[in-house]
This record gives sequence, structure tokens and C-alpha cells, in this order.
Amino acid sequence: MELNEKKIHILKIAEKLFAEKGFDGTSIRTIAKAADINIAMVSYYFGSKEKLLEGILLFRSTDFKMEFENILASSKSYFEKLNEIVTLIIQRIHRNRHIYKIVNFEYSNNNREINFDGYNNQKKENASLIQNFIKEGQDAGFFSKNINTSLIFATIIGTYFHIYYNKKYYMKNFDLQNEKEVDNFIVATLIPHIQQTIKALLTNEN
Amino acid sequence: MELNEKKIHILKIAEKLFAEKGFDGTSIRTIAKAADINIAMVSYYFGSKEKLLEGILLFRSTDFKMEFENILASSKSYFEKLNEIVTLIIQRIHRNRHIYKIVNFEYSNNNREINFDGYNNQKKENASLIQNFIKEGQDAGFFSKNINTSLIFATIIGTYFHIYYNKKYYMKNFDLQNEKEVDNFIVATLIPHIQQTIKALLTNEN
DNA sequence: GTTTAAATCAAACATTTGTTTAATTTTGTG
DNA sequence: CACAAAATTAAACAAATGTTTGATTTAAAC
Repeated sequence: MELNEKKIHILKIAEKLFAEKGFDGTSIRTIAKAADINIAMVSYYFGSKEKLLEGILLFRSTDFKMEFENILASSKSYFEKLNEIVTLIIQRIHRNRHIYKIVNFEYSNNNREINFDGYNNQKKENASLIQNFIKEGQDAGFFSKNINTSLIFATIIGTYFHIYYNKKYYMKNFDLQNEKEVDNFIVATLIPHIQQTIKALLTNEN
Repeated sequence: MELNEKKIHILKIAEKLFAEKGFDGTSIRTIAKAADINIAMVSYYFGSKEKLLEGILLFRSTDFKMEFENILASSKSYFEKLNEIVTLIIQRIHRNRHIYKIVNFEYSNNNREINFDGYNNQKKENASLIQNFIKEGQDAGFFSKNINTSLIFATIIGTYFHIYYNKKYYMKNFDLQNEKEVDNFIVATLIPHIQQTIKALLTNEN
């Protein structure tokens, strides 16, 4: 499916609405009104509402691997690399938080038949990239052993999403007034906390 | 609102369906069929579909505080207590994962006007219980300082939910065949991982 | 047994849903 | 301009939605 400007416009509007109101909570008429198009255009361009969602998935499935390998290729220490990896993961997820929320919800949903193979494969690949990096760090003597490396990813991403899903609560709690301050909180507070947590886990003797 | 047996039956069925298919993805007719009642009974008992959801929230808002204080009152070490607290949190969340998923989603949803004050207050209380415990441990010299204690809760819960939301992926990944094996995985693998992570964070020098 | 309130039911209600149709307009090409 | 393909539109479609109605059944109290 080739994407012209109008299709991308629809995809972005729909992505935001799906994340805000849920897939079932968002009607094609709502999308059409927000995107300022005729309601028939969604079917015309994408075929159906479900295909529209799959279109968003495809549109957002970018290449994490390359950015990751750029970090690995540098001449920095294992701990510096580790920090950069955490930053990369969180910033990517934060940037694409909308589609991730949709996926999180629809993937654990028994209602629909949506093809998540791409999501699964990407997840598996990213997990193995991180596990290999940690393994190398262990062999080099920098990271402790006896760590369930396949759960580290869950801790990193999970911490972020708990904040995101309870954004209203944490905005009050940390006195964040607007989205910009939330972004700043993520860079200045959340990312360092996760870096500190993962580093502690990887260096702790047990 | 007093709860007779039939009301509770409806609440439980609706809770499961909302968690599986989402609030918008679950129709009253679906609930009625699953609960083997007439569709008018939902309005008759609860007033509306949204009130039904609030009924579930109320029904599940149990007293975490008491169990928590039981742990604190024991004569065990700070580290043993810490492990027990993590276990308590995860097992409670796992037991009530359905309602938590609903809340996670609807709370970050801009579509509806549902009263989350109870949820907010409970969350705030639980967070402060944990923060006080950690602060005591720091003052007693067992836990390191320079830790963002308000984010520890996010790490604990977030790790669990990332697994839950990606259950299909992790069941494949960890070769779990059924729900019983998932439960076992949580006790035998996930809880120790989180305990290890939090302990590392709280003892790490930086 | 009679009375009264609660519970249950099938049916109907007005909206909203995703999708399709068929006509019209716009765009690009020769 | 003439033509063809693509884009856009309003209208219509059947199906599904949450809720209400009004009648009927059940249960409890006297």
C-alpha cells in the first residue's frame, strides 16, 4: 500500500483517537470529522476500520535495530552504552506511545483478528539485541550473572507505561502542568530512574 | 448499593468481559447472555452500563492497607519485609488484574466521565505506605539514599503489566501452555525478578 | 388466599455503528 | 479541449447499540 499525504494524515488522526478513546470507542465518523474528510474515504483508502488499524501498525513499524546497533558500535563503556540504550528505548516508546497503547490493548484483546506478526517479530528481535548486549557485558565481567535478562525489557517498558497509563495521577503527584512538563519529567526524572534501576540490577552481587 | 448474589454474579461476568474485550467492545447483550440474564436486568440493577462499571470498581476496592501493615508489624528484617511487600503487591494485582486493566485503560481514556476518586485515593495511600517504609529503611541505614521512591511502585506494577499485556508473546517465549503455568511463572520467575530488581536498586551505591 | 412489591421478560425505542452505492467533482494525460 | 482515472460526496443500508416500556411471573408478608 503506497501512502500519499492524505492517507498519512488520516493514519495520524486515527492513531491519536484510537489511543485516546480506544479502537471500539472511536467511530469512523469521529475520525472523518477530525481529519476533515468524508466518512467513505476510510473504506475507500483502507478497506475497513480494522485495515486502517493495521495500516497504522505498518506505518509505525520503524527500524529500531539500526539505532540500537549505532550505540553498540561506539567506543563507550558498557555502562555508558547501557544508559544510552535505556534512553533510546524510552524515547522511542514515548514518541510512539499512541500506537503502543493501542497495541497493548488490542493485543491482549480477544475481540478481533488483527495481524500482530510484525509486532511479535520486532519485539523478539529487540529483546534478543538487548540480551546479547547484556551477555557480552557479563562475559566481559562488567555485569553480574544470575539475572533474568528476558525480563529486563519488561521492567524498562513497563515502568514507562505505568506512568503513561496513570498520567493524570502522576501529573498531580509531580505537579506537572502540561504536556511539555511531562516530556521534561520523562527526560529529567523517569529515564534516570530506569537507568539507575537497571544498572543496579546488573551490578548487584547476590 | 447493597449487593445480592445475582448482582455480584453480573459484576464478575462483566468484569471479565470488560477486561477481555474492553468496555466499548462489550455490549450489554453480551454480558446478559454470558451471565444468563435478561438484558433489562443491567439497567434495572445498576441504572446504566457506566454505572455497572463503577459498581465493579467499588466492588473491587478492597483494603490493601491492612495486609500491608501486617507485614510491617512483623519482626523480620527490612529485606525480608521488602520481598514480602513485592509479593503482596504482585499477587494482589494478579488476582485483580481484570479490574486493573479496565482502570488502566479507561483512566487514560478521554471518552467517559467515570468517577476515579476512589482509585486515586487508594493509589496515593498505597504509594505513601511504601515510601514511608523505604524512608525508615534508609534512616536505619539498610537502604541507599538518592532514590526516587515514588517511582518504585511504577517499576513493580509496570513490570507485571507489561507481561500481562503481552501475555501471548511471553507465553510463547517462556513456553507456558496454560493459565496455571502462567500463574506459576509469576510466582517462580516474575516475583523473584522484581524482588531482585528492587533490592538491587535499594542497596546499590551511586 | 390475598395483596404488594420485587424480579423477570419480550418487545420496542431511537441512535449509532461500519460499509456500500451511485452520482458528481477533481485531477492528470494525450 | 477531451477523455479516463481517481477522488470526493451525500445518501442509504442493515446491523448493533444502550435504554425503556408495559406486561407477566415470582416471592414475601399478612
